[in-house]
Amino acid sequence: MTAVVTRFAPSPTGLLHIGGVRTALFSWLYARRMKGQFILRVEDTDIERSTPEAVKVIVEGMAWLGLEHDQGPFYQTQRFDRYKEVIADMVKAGTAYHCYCSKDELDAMRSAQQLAKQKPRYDGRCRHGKGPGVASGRSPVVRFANPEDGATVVEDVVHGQVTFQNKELDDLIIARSDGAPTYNFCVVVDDADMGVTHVIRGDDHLNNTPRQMNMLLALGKTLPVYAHVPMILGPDGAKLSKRHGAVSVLEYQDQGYLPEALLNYLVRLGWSHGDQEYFTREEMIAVFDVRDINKAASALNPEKMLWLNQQHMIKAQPKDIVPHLRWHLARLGVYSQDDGLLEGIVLAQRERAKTLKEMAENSRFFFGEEIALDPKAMEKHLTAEARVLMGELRARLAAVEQWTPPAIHAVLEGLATEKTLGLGKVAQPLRVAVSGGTVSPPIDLTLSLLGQARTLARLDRAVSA
RNA sequence: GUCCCCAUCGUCUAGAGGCCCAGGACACUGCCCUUUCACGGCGGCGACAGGGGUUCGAAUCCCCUUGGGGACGCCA
Repeated sequence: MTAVVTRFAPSPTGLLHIGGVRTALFSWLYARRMKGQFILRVEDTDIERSTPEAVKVIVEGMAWLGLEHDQGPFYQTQRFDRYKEVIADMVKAGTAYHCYCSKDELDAMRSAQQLAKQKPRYDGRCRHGKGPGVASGRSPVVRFANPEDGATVVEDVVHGQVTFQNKELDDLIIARSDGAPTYNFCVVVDDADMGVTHVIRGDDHLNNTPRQMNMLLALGKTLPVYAHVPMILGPDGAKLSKRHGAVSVLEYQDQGYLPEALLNYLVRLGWSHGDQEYFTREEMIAVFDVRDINKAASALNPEKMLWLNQQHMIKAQPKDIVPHLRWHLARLGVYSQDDGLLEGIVLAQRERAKTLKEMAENSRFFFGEEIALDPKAMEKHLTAEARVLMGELRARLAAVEQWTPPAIHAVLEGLATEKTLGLGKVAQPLRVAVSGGTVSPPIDLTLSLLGQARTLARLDRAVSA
């Protein structure tokens, strides 16, 4: 029983988005579940379109999500010597050959085939000595000599057996005329060299698989297990685009998502475990299996993602949320080293915020001296009458010795009872006075977190405003 | 066009022939809880794409249709 080795092999030609992350997650989960190895490999053979920015998002995004790799990151551009070596061997062995056809010839061939309602494919003329040959003076590309007869059957864990007729598969280019190797070939060499046992990738690669298998066979390598996972669609059911999910993963950090929540949301797209919706990282690892992956594509549901994010904020240990809250507060220019206070805020705010960003925004009033008082809230709740009441309340709160929620609550209730008012008549003006608005955690909790001095100062300001 | 894949509530899904006149979750919605906003609790709305088979019995198996998606590049 060989150890499981999976890999995530993104190409840095666009920013890593949620679709890529889900594929990475499945590979990572399976490796962890099987106590195997997870490799990160950057497929940057397209030098034209690869960007350092995209590489950065891959590395930082994976780190933020905690999808740590055991090997790599490997970069294909650093393995060109290896690829060239294999290509030379294949040409020598006759499993690959030089092709001198020009771009124009290829284009003409394709349009003719299209016209004849056929699948555009290379007809193998150079393979059979019917091509332009060396005499053309052009520098040749190298093509893989794919089997011309029979069929290739992909044994896919999620799709079952998928059969392709070899005559449908043409001789793909494995090295460009400048000698640079191409994607399908690099994948094959890398997966073999790196001992990848399970190839888990998007099902847009299902069509590439038979060719890759044939190359692997030609190289005398063993085939990995394939698992082609369905694609992720935008909320509108259309292909993921910049408009919705196709933004950098790091965007989700900015928006206030917990890495665990994002992972939990993504794992439930195309995979399930009975009716369970909430999974911690450990729970996912414990029960994930590639064999339970669905075949159909799934659309993103932003509301559910928000709901799950809140569930994670609620169910996590408050101390584990503190660093995230601190990060978001810092983005708002609020800096606090008071872990106790931050933990209290998490506890007080988590039921009323869907994201960390929202939590931070709603918690600004706990910090600083000056707060913005919402004019509408003032007008409604801090009436002349209410101000008098607040003055009375201020005096009583000033006398509280143990500044705790129960003690504060007792004062509020006492005042309300005495004046034969509902608690709301006391709490609401007070809430506006100390928080600036009409929404906050329970008022006694809010005051206790705010502290006595700050509470009194805010009351003074509000009453005289 | 050719090849390949897919098809249960609006969305994510449970369902591996009888347990299903289809269960859960998000969203929407009614009530309850409540000092605000929420969280939460209890209900409601809402789907097996269509047609043929196979079977005593089909959401589940087979075929066709329709509808989506993907691939077809000296991109990955």
